[in-house]
Amino acid sequence: MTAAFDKLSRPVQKWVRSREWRELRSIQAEAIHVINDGNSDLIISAKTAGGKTEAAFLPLISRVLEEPAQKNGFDLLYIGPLKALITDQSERLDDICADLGLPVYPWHGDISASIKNRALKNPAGLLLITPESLEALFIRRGLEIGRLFGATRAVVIDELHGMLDSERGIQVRSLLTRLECVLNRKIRRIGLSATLGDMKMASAYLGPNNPDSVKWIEEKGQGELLLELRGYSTGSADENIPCATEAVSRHIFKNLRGSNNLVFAGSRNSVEVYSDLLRNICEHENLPQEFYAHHANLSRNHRNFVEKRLKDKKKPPTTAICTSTLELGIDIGDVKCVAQLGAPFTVASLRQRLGRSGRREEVPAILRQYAIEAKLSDNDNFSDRLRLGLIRSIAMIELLLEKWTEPPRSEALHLSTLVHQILSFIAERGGAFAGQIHHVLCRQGPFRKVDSETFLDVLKAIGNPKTKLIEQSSNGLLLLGSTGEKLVEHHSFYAVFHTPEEFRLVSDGAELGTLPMQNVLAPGMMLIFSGQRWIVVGILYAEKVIQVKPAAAGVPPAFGGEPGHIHDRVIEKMFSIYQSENQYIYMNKDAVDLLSEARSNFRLMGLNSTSLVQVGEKSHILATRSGTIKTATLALALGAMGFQVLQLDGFLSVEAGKPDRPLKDALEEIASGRKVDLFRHSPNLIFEKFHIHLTPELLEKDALSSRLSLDDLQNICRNLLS
DNA sequence: GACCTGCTGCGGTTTG
Repeated sequence: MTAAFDKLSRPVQKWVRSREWRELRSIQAEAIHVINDGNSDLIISAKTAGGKTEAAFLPLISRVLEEPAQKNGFDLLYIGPLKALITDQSERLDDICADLGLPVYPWHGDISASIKNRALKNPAGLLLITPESLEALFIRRGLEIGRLFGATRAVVIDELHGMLDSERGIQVRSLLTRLECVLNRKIRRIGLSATLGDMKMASAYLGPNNPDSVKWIEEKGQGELLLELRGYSTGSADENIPCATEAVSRHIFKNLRGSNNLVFAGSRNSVEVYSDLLRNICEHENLPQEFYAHHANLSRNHRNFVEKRLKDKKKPPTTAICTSTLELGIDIGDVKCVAQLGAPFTVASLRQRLGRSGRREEVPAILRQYAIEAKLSDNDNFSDRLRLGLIRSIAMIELLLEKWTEPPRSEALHLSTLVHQILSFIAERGGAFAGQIHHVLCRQGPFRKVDSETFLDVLKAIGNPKTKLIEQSSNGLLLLGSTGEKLVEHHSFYAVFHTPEEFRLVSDGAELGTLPMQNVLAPGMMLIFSGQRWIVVGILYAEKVIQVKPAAAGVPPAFGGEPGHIHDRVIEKMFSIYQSENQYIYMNKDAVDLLSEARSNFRLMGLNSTSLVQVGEKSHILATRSGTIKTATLALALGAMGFQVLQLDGFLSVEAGKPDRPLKDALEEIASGRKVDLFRHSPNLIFEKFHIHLTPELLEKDALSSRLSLDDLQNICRNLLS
C-alpha cells in the first residue's frame, strides 16, 4: 500500500488488510496525513458511502493506540444527528476496535441503561452520541464532565451540513465550547459531510477562532447523471384525459415498478395522495404492492418495514413515496432512480436526494423531476401564468449541474437557543454568574453576535418574576427559578427544536402513527393515512388517541408547516431562465411548451424591462428578483405602509389599502432612506422553542438577525424603480 | 407554500 497506510498503527493496518481493500480511497489517504501530521481542524467532504467514517477514524484510532491518554475519559467523541446513524456507525467502528481494547459506546435514547452505566463507570474508547444526549449529560452530570472527557482528543461531527446554522448546530457548538471550558483546552474538530455549499463559511462554523487553519479534503469527480424534467397541467376539460396527479402516478407506476426507487413527494399530504393512487393502480392491475408511504408521522414499525424492504436485496422491489425522512444518512442501500414531485426548496436537498441513486461506479444516477402546473383560463393569477414551479425546478437543476449549493446562512443571534444554553449552563454548575455565562456562551461560544446589552435583556426577560426561569441570589449568583427547575428537569428540555402536539392514530390496538392536533376530526370522518383508507370511530382527548378502522374512501389529513427559505441565487437563476432563449435537453415536450408559455407571459407582462407592473386599478406585481428573506422584508415594509401584500418566489402581489396611496411613492420613500417600522402590525415572531419567554423587543431583534434583512430594503426598492 | 431530528431516572418485575 502507500505512505498513508504506513502512518496507521499496526493493529489498524491489520484491520485494513483484513478488509482486502485494493487500496485506501484518496480521501482516506489524505485524511491519514492531515490527522497524523498535525492538530488542525478538518472537514472531509464526500458522497454517502464514500468512506468518510473510516477516513476520520482510522488515523484517530491509530493515534489513540500510539499515544495512550494520561487521563480518564472517552478518547474520541462522535456526534451524530440520528439514532439510527449512531447505531449503524457504532457497529462499523466496533468492527475496527474489537481487538484493540478500545470500547465503543453508542449513546442515545434507545440505548439501554446498562450500556450507559458501563460507559459512565469506565469512560474510555469511543463515545457516539446525539446532541440531545450530550446536553443531558451536561445537565444531569455536570460535575462529572471533567472525569468523562478528560482524555478526549477529537470530536467527529457527522452530517456537518445539518449542524452549521441550524438551532441544533448552534447547540452542538455551544456544548463543545462548554466542554473546552471545563477541560481548559481545545478539542480538535473534524466534520464529515456530503453537501457543503461554501467552504469558507463551513470552516468558520467549525473552527470560529481560526477558520483559515481549518483543512479541507474533498472527493473529486462526479458520476454520470441521467435527467428528465416532465411537465403536466391539471384540470383538463376533456374527461378522457386523466388529471395530472393520476397521470404522474401512472408514469411512476410504469417506469419505476420492478426496481428500488425513492419518490420525494414534497409534503406528507402529497405522500399520502400518491401512495393511495399507486396502491390503487397495483390493486387494479392485480399486481403485488410495491409502493409504500414513508414520512415522520408514520409509525416506527411501518417505517422499519419500508426501510428493510429497500435495504434487503432478497426482498421484492420497493419504491418509497417519501419526504426528507429518506434524505438523511441512514443506510437504505442503492436505489435505481430518484423522482422529485414539484420543485424542492433547496439545491442542497436535491443534491443530497440524488446521492441515493447511482452509488455504484458503473451505474448512472437517475433523476426524474415532475412539474405540475395549473391549467390556465382567462382570469388566472399571474403566478400560474409565469409557471413559477416549473421555472424553479429548472433553476434547481441548472444550479445542481453548475455544482452550486446554498452556503450556510450568516451568523444570527439565535436567542431561543441562547435561552436554552443559559438554563443548561446554570443547571450544569448548580449556579453561575452573569459575566461567566456571557464569557463562555457569547465570547468563546457560538452567540458572538449577542452584545452585552442584548445578553442582559435576555437575562432580565427570563428572570422576570412572571417567567421565573431564573433568579438571582444576594451575592449575584444566578440560579434556576421554580419554573426553570421544572423545565430543565423534564426530558423534553434537551432538544432545542420545537415539536407540535400530536394525536396518536390507533386501529384495533395497532399504532399507525401520529397526526397534528390542528386536524378537526369527529367520528364518522374518513381519512387516508399510511397509504390506506380509514374511518374515525372514536377520539380519546385525554389520552390524545384517535381510534380508526379500515374504510373504502378518505382524504389525506393536514400536516401543517411553514414555507421554506429560497436563496437569492435560485431566484436570480429563475429570472435569467425567463429572460433567455435557452432550451434544456432534459425536458419533455409538455415541459418545453409550458416553458415557452411562461416566457411569453413574462414578456407580455413587461417584466423584461420593468419590475413594477400594474395589473388592476389598485393592484400591482413587484418583481423583487430576490430570495425569501429580502422579499419578506419588503412585504412587511409595504404592509406597515398600509398595502395588502402576497408573497411568492421573487415576486410580491400588492393591493392598495386605505389610505389609498400610489405604490410608486411608497417605494420611492423607502428607496430614499425613510425608516419603516416593519413590526407595526405585530406580525407573529414566535418560531422557535424558547421564543415564548422573550420580550417583543428581543423577538424583533432575533427576527431581524435571521429571517429579515433591513440592510437590503433600500437597495431592493432602488432596483425596483430603476 | 415544507420537511426532519430528540429525550432521564426511578421503581417495579422478571430472569439467570
